[in-house]
Amino acid sequence: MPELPEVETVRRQMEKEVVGEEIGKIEIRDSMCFDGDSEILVGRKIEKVGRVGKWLLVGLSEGAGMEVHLRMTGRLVVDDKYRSMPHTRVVMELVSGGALYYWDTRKFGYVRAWESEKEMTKVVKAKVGPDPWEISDKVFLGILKKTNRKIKDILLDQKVLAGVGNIYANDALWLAGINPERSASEIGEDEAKLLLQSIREVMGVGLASGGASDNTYRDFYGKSGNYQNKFLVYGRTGAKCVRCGGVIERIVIGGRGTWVCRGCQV
DNA sequence: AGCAGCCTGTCA
DNA sequence: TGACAGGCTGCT
Repeated sequence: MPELPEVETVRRQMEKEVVGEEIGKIEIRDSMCFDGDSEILVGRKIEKVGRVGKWLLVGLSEGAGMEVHLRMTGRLVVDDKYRSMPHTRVVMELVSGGALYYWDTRKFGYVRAWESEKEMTKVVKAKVGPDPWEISDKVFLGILKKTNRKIKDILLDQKVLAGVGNIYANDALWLAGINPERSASEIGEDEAKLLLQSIREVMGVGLASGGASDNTYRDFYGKSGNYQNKFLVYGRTGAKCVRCGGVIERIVIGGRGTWVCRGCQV
């Protein structure tokens, strides 16, 4: 679900709407979706809303922190209709009115309370590499050269690039004309450069579209994005490739659905 | 490095 | 009924 563009969309909206608000009572409806001591959050003000890869990292007063990961089906919303929705797992009241709702059907995602924002950031940063905009062509190529894993597997590895998920990995590989099954070490300098540029391009379009709501993603206001109408290959089994007229095929790489046009992804 | 597992819902 | 779903973790 939420990949970098979706999480960044939520981050920007949340920053705009609730910075300065104080968190009141917290209701944990399903303990699977909450980790740590919820008392840490109570009475704390929301000071900043950051993002590291697909992790949302909220800075609170007195140096505390709140980590949110949406995983596959999570939503972090302010829309009060979520108070009575079936899969709302955590309700965090805001003292001035309203609440933050964590909603998640599959319960893979979570909200986690941290005494120390510093520690939270350190721990999360240790799990991921740079954003696609933070890495140079040269460093990216260097990583690819060192492994024989399939290029698509590498794109999904959060230690290599933070924030790339299945949708944007598939679409970026198509845009770059690279077959997802190829060994990363065989990607040439020009191709690596084009691939990195393609990742930035598709994620840029995703962000400008408010994210992809193919399935369950919703933004901070509970609204859908539009990138699902712009998928290049993701999920388009049997559709015609707009570049070469070939047929888009579904294969599996690393247990994940993978879409490829064999006509123009070589 | 690769793969099951986490959990619930939808679609073929 | 079985396959599959935007992700990560922990185990082999």
